[in-house]
Order: sequence, then structure tokens, then C-alpha cells
Amino acid sequence: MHDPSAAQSPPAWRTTRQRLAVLGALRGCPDFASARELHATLQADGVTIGLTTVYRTLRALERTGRVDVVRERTGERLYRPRPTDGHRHYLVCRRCGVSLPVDADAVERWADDVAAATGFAEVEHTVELTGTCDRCRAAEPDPAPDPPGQEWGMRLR
Amino acid sequence: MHDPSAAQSPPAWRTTRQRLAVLGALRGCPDFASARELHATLQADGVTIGLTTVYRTLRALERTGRVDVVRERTGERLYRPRPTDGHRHYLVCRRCGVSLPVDADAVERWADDVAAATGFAEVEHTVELTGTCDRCRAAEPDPAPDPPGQEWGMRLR
DNA sequence: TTCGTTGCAAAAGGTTTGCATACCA
DNA sequence: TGGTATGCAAACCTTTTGCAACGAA
Repeated sequence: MHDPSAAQSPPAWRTTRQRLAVLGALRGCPDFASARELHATLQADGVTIGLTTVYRTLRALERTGRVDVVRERTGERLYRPRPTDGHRHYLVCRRCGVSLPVDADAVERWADDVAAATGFAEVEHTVELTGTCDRCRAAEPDPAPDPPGQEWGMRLR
Repeated sequence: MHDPSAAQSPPAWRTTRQRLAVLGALRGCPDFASARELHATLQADGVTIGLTTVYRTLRALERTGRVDVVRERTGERLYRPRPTDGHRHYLVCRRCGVSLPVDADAVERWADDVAAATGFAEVEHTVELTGTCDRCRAAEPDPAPDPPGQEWGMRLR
């Protein structure tokens, strides 16, 4: 027992020009941003950095819990610096992308209750809220809501 | 007014061999399955069907609310037939994939409250719970939990 | 006969990896 | 100096699209 390789800690983090730049860009952007967007921003600011490095840095930050991540409908990952410990859920405007940390205590409690009731262990949850912010709504009231189901009366057998 | 093109209803659903097969495979698999998995299952059962058709069928079922969808960590979409109206959230085992519909009234109410409080309209929510079911847990107690943050002491300025 | 559906191939789009080079500690 | 980090190119994966042929109604 006491296998040294098991206690092996991850490689030391090296502070590089590129990583600082990604952190800076992240802080400079209050809402969720994709890796590509961050990369474009950095290049526009004259920072020389590879897209690969942006991806790798974001993934590292994700692993250490320094950024929050949501998924676009396309599957694209969007990153946002984690404001404080405790706020980890957001309401994101589908049109302009503005994001708003929301109080999620009720969800946290609910998730804990479900975990306790089902016998599942190490229960993690992801909660994503999207909507249309009132500013966008004022700009253009209604974008033709999708026809609400039932239009395809499939007969199965 | 009364523009006919605006009232245009979606194209009629045609019941084809392939669509019935996808529905069948979906019903035959109680847990979440990806498009590729369903396609492989169908082929193994001797059903001739294109992967494209599986994707298109699943997308159509998703639009009409006949299946529930979750996202893998990779971004892959996983589908599951919707058991009843009302149950739309699941607790999925990260190891064996078994999924369990959970009562999500608390989350629904919370989402409605957030919508009301923020002034956002058309608020949609996705909630995904993952954990380790007791069966998997019994099989192998603990799979080396990831080192809990803080291991990379980054100095930012 | 009509028009939605199928399936192949190819494109698209985001993310990851191999490997030689650059650079932090 | 040693071992990470970087960056390019190419690989990977899932999903979507163009288009000609097929088939349900």
C-alpha cells in the first residue's frame, strides 16, 4: 500500500504569458464566451496565442473549478469566470447572451434530497436557464414561437 | 392578413419502416442512448437504415417532445423516450448509465420563480443529475475522486 | 402523381492530439 | 538543465446538408 504513484499530484502550474492572457480576457468579459471568441479577442488585442492553448487553459480552469461552463444548443462550451463560491447557476439571454447569476439554493437542496432519496452517491447537477431578457424583448417582441407539438399525429402500430 | 404561408403547418408525418424502427429501438432501450448507439442496435437487428435518418428522426421526435434529451460531457446528445407528461428530468448513473426519472416539481417551481423575478421571458431550463447508483457503488466503492481543486495555486498578478 | 423521406458522400463545427520547439522554474 | 507549455497541422467526433433516387399517401 501507499503506492507513491497514486498520491502523485498533478504537474505544477506554470504561469505563462498565454495563461495570464486567457485569464485576463475571461475577466474582461462578464458574460459567457466560447474558446473561439476568447481567442479572437486576444488576437484582436495583439496577443499571440494558439487556439489550442486557449482550449487547454480553459479545460484546466474548468477542472480546478475556476470557471463555470454552460453548453450552447450546438454543444459548444461557453466559459465564464466563477464570481464567488456559491453562485454557480446562470440565467442566460438566448438573444444577446447576457448572463445573470441566480440564487440556486432551492436547486441545491433539491439535488441533495434526490441524492438522499435514491441511494445514488456523488450526485452532481447541472442547471441551465435560458430566456429572453426584457431589453431584447423590448427591441423585438416575439420571434414566432415554434408550433407547440401535436402537429405530427404519428400512429405507431 | 390571414396570410396562408404564415398559417402553413409543418409537413405531414409519413410513417416509414425506418421511423418505426427508430421508435422501436428507443422503446426497447429504457435508458439514454446516442444516435450512434441506436443506429448500431438497429443494424445489429438486421434493420437497414442510414445514420442520417436516425439523426433526422431523433431531431423530429425532440422537436415534438416525444423524447427527452440530455448531453454527455462530450457534447453528445443522448435520447430517451419520454415516459409520461410531467417527468422530464433524470438521475443518470455515470458508470452504468441507468437512468431514473425524478420528481422535479421543486425545480419547475424554482425556474418559474426565477423567470418572474428577473423579467426574463420564455425561460427554459435544463436540469441534469448524475451520480453513482448503489449497484455500481457496491461493485467498486471508490474510483479515486479527482483531487479537489486548489492543487494549482495560480498567482494572477 | 406528388412531395416528403432516404441515404450516400461530403461539409461543417468544435475539440483534441502528435510532435518538435520554446520557455518557465 | 529538466520537464512543461506552446503551436501548428492533422485527426476526431458528432451532427448537418446537398442531391438524386425512392416510396407513402
